[in-house]
Amino acid sequence: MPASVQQREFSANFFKALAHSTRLFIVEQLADGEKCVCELTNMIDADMSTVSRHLAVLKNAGIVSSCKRANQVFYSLRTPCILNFLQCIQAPQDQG
Amino acid sequence: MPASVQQREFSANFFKALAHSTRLFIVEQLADGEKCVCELTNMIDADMSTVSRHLAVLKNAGIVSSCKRANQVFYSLRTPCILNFLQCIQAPQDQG
DNA sequence: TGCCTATTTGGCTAAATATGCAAATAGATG
DNA sequence: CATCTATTTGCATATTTAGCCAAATAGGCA
Repeated sequence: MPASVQQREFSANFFKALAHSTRLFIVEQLADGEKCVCELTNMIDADMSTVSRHLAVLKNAGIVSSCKRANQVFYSLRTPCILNFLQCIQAPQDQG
Repeated sequence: MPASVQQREFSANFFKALAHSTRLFIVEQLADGEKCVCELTNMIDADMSTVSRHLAVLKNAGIVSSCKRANQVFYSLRTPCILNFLQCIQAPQDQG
């Protein structure tokens, strides 16, 4: 069945959130479990404010969720099936 | 295993290509089989040059391939597994 | 060859995105 | 309360993307 306009915009927003190397890196890191902003910032060559904004983009698209504990914010993957798809598209020549 | 920088950039480019409602619409249309630029343009409220550029983005990302016959260019889906993933993310609340 | 159709490309403008710095906010702790 | 740490937000700038129109290309066909 064809997707509705709203479904397509939701999907487009979802893909837009994944369309950045840094955000893909974050998704991979969260595959191992939740991490706080400062942990991720230590792994990424960018300002903490930039990392925070990337996380906001992922959260807004429904890809990650956040949980505040003390004065830290922990982010975790909401849609682990992304990991399968990442593997799928990294070998596009094998597809049917 | 962690993805390489090149793999992440490839994936990011792949997602970037899908991060637009019009391009998602095109992908859905191509699910039924190949279509030429003018057929797609008839279904889309945009200039043919715009549709052509969207197709170029999809092709550059390896999502579609093109085939010229006479004076028409036919585009078709190269990675049909995208369709499964589209359905998957359109129901993200059902995921594990 | 000259013209018609289909498609792509060049050039331009408007809008969106990415990023860093500095300031604001929130919670913990002395 | 003053201050420290962690995070987010405001602002400015640089880059990228989207879109149209017009021009260039490419393939038929009279």
